[in-house]
Amino acid sequence: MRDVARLAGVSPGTVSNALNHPEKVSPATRERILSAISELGFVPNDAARQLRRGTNASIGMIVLDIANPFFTAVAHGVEQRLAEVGRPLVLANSGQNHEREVAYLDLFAEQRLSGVLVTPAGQVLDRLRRLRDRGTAIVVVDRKTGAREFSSVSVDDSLGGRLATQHLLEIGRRRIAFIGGPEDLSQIEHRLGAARTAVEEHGSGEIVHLDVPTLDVEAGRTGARELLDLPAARRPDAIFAANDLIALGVLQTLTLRGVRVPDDIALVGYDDIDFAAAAAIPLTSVRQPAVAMGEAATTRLLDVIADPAGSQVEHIVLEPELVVRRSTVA
Amino acid sequence: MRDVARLAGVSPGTVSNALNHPEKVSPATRERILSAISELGFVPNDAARQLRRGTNASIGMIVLDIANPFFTAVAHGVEQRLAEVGRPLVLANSGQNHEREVAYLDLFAEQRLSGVLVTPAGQVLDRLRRLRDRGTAIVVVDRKTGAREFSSVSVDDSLGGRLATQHLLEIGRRRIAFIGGPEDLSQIEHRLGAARTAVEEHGSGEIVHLDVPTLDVEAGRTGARELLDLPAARRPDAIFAANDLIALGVLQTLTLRGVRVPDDIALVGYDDIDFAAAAAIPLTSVRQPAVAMGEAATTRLLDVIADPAGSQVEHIVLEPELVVRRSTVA
DNA sequence: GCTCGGTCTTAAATCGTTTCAATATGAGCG
DNA sequence: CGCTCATATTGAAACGATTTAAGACCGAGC
Repeated sequence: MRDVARLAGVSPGTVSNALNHPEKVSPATRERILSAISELGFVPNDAARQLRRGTNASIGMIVLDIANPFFTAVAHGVEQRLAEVGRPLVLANSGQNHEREVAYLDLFAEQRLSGVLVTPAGQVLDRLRRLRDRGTAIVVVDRKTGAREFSSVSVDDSLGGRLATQHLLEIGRRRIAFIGGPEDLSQIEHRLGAARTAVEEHGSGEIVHLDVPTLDVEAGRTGARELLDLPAARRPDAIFAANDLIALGVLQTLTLRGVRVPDDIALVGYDDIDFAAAAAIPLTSVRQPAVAMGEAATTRLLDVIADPAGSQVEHIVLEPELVVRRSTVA
Repeated sequence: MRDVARLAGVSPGTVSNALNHPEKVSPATRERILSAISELGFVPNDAARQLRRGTNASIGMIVLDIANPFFTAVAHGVEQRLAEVGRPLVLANSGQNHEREVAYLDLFAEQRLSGVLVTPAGQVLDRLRRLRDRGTAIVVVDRKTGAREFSSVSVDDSLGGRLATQHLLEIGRRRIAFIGGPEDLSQIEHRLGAARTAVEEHGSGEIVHLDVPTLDVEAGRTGARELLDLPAARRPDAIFAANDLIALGVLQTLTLRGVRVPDDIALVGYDDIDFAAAAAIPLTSVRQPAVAMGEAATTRLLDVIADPAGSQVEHIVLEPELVVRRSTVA
């Protein structure tokens, strides 16, 4: 910057003003400075700026699994909203790994980010508190876990579970299998709980829970195999998968075994990722407004940043929506 | 840090040494300093450290489309390799948008990142040069576009195109349709070119190119519809899709129209994303070693960072591999 | 001709670390 | 006991921007 100042024949302070407070500098001087900058290829040093200003404009985001289209959709919403206000996004992937999550949170703390969006994988309340106490705004995404003290944005899992189940009952299915787990995951708990309630309210029908350890395609395959091996009388006529990855695995196994979807077994997924609509037999799915969730979380975060003291904790709950496709009605 | 020094009864310089050069500090002092740090909850300010050190340990990565599983797989490889050396990754998504790509490159320049991995979306050679001249290492991923002067890692598209085509010919198919575009994309050009060569070499058979503007699921749907509307005599008995997203769209349309895969039409995709193996009829696909590509690019980048002058430009070309599944052989 | 008010510009202090030359400490040795 | 040498610690100077109070300049008004 000193070089720029020298070339333009002004002091470093004026160069800074030209860049950050253009109204304080006469147009002629400003012009001279700008051309000196481009001539020298000067690029301001962000570290120095941050050090002096005391804040970092960037926003950090820690997602659970970057390979899951649901999370990339959320990230997309975040990115979009941030682009509007010109703040950069630093995206990090914890991969459900607590250690990596902690490492990233520590990194963000050192970087003095102005805000962090996080879907916690492990026990990180203390670290989040410390971050917050040091002036970083926090919003929890897609979780409400114990974090009553932080604003959050999530989707109503009970409603989602109910919508899917009522739909299956309405199209005449009575033996519903729910594939997903583990049950201590709040999402699973709520979706399955609401499904059970819906069956009870309906009066007829039954629901069985097929517990699987993970929420991926392979879990869907093994789950489906297990169901197909049941004696015909106990075989379900509908499957409610805890997410679309599982549903895709189920669909694959059913197809390979020659079971007709939806004729023999109807199938409902959850999330409505792009690949649900792209499946050979397009999946009926409970759509989570992922992009909207990212946007809402970002808006909330920006509010907290703007007024850390004034803004109080807020839990935004978005509504899912059932998207009916060929996997339940031909 | 001053507070920590005061509490531990030492000077700030010693606190810094305790953190960065532990061997220079006596164990007793170090112990005292560490406990002072945790008592005060001190977190070093990254901006100040960077300013003084003059470098930023972080690595930046700009991907073309974060919603495409292929790129998240590459990012995964990068992340994994970086975790080994303890460097953080800053992930950015250009979304094929030149302006956003430029904005991120400028941001990375201001941040003085030590290295950047980029899959260029637009014309950014000049900016990459400027970055490099300012001391940031650059490696181009999945492209070789005009960037002879930067190290790159890519996959042999000609080989991929040949493998897919030879396979289709070997299983007796003769009328092959290639769906993908635009042809001025080097990837498309090479895959299609090699497919044509393979057909020629084989002596019998023909290949037609169905140009589509994008490389997504919808392109596959419309492409397939177009082919199915052809008079029976001109209908292909095999489809080679430029990527798996297109192949999934094709598979969906074929399934809905009652065309049997592979009996009536065999289908080959490209990339071998996770969803290819997860399709109702598992897709035969040309596997791009995405994770390996991320790892190789990172290793190369770290080498350039370690020795910017000594290391010369290197173009690493990985080999794709044909993964045969049910969409071509029952 | 002098003062006043406003606009531009400058110089110096500052942000929180790291680094390095200089100093303090202490052990070992003749 | 004095000297040397190695080790541990200190203090001050950077790093490169932003900010703020002070100063320079200029035309206007009396």
